[in-house]
Amino acid sequence: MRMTIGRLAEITGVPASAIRYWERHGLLPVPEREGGQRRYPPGAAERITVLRTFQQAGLSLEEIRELQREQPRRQAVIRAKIAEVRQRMVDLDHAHELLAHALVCGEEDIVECPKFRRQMAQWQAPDPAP
Amino acid sequence: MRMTIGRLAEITGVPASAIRYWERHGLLPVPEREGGQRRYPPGAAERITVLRTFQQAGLSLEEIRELQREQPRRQAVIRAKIAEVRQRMVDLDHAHELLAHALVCGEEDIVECPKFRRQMAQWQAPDPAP
DNA sequence: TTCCGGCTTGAACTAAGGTTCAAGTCAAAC
DNA sequence: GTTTGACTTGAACCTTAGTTCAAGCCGGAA
Repeated sequence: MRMTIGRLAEITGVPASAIRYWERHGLLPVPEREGGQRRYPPGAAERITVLRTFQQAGLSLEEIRELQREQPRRQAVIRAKIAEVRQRMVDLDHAHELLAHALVCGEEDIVECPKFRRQMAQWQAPDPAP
Repeated sequence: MRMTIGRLAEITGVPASAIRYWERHGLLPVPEREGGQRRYPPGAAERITVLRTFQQAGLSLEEIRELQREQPRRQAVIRAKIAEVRQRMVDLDHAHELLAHALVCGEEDIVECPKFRRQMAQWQAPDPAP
């Protein structure tokens, strides 16, 4: 069941070169060897998939490495990451709204569209007076 | 009302060096000059803020430049971007769920947590049989 | 007139996240 | 016993998105 890096790359879709890179940079445990070659236990693929999920969400490798810290410090790191992820969701939502309008907007230059500008102004002002 | 690059940088929060970079790379129109110096019209700040919003949503400068294309081609580009943004939202949501669980998970190594693995498996399988 | 702050340029540098390459090892097949 | 295919390494290279730097120009104040 223990697989080579090539097989692992194949089933995860992450290139072998990237897997070695992640290992060198402390994101993956150093695997056992057979005749000099890396051999991965079952479950290695899932680990890689989890890392990739975090990465696709915009976390840097450094941030992902921080998530694998010792318990006490970890809580704080995770809480901070959750806040960042929420902010990214807001950013994405804004971009989505702009794009959705751009699709139906007749303006020659979409960035000049007055609706865009009003929207941006609203987002800029966090609390619109109580 | 026409402002210098320094003032523009100040009010948008985007460094002057980045504004010049964006201009060189075709994301911003070349502004007029006064005594060799760039002078920006009112509205330049909003344009920059729109670009930054797209960038914060994870669009590359190249992708943002594509959005400023001529009308016919633009529709297709925008539709593709919307699809990408939606996918990024899904990715973010996954990461958010993982992080939320990580906060309460007792596992020494969060990536080894069985709940994580079940979750990943579910996301991997798009349609869970009809 | 000289000095200063803010601007100008091109070129070099940085950082992240890899990829590519050359040269070599290993095991299994032929 | 040699060839093949997949692996190994370190080093060099790549892209994106800028930043930093040196050298110089310009307009206004002292």
